[in-house]
Amino acid sequence: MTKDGIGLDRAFAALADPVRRGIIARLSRGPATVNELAEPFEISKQAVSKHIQVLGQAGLVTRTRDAQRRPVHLNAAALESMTAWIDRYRLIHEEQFRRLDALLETIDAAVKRQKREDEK
Amino acid sequence: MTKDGIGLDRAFAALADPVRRGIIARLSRGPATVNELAEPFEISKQAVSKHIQVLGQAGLVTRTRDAQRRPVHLNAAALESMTAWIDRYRLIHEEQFRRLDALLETIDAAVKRQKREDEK
DNA sequence: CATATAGTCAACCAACAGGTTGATCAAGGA
DNA sequence: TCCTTGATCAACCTGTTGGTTGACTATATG
Repeated sequence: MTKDGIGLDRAFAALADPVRRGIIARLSRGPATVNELAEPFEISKQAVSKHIQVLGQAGLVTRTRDAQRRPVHLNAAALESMTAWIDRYRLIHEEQFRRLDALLETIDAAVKRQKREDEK
Repeated sequence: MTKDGIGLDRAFAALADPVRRGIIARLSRGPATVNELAEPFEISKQAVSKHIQVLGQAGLVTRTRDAQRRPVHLNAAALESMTAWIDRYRLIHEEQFRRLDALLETIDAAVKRQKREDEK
């Protein structure tokens, strides 16, 4: 399958930066060039270029070519593999809770039964 | 609501490390002590303790007290806020795709109509 | 009290991340 | 061909991360 450990390392690390999250947010509306992506931020174009490289190595974005422009595209599949990882353990955790609740109810019922026995 | 930018910074950074993901995976099955969490890894207990602090500052885990033990508990709500962020932009991206498809179909239909006109 | 168990604190270190500036490359347009 | 635009490469600096070891705190138990 797609995502090994290193892939997840890179993907989560990529989204740990607010500039890169901003880039992803912008790209969700459609492809954009480096200059367009750099515009909202108060950092150099080179810095933005580096951020895009980080996103690229994490598999979150891809590049195409259009004359001297190099548009950046979002790769939603990578986002999906991240939510897949998180949701897996979220669901296991929920299931544990459900079982704990069931156990407590069982104990509660046993206590009540015992009480009725005692009152006889 | 709960998660500001810094919260997301910390949460994503926390999951960027395989040891910390391993800890989260373990905790999804239920609370555990530092020693239990450290056991599968070939690093010092102090290092694991640090990882747990990082997870704590990210809001992903909480601590309780049980005699000299300090069990660690998963906080699933923090995981949820991460998937919420990701899914938001995943869905916007999907919607953009849907609209693009619709546009292409419209163009296609127009071309065919034009063709019929020409053939009259 | 003395000792074992569970965990944290502190100092240190190597590697990496995110930023800068200056030079360079690549593709149009005059 | 020369110039402009779009973007990357390279060198460098600084702060942060993830790891180490050694000392310390806190709770239970002989």
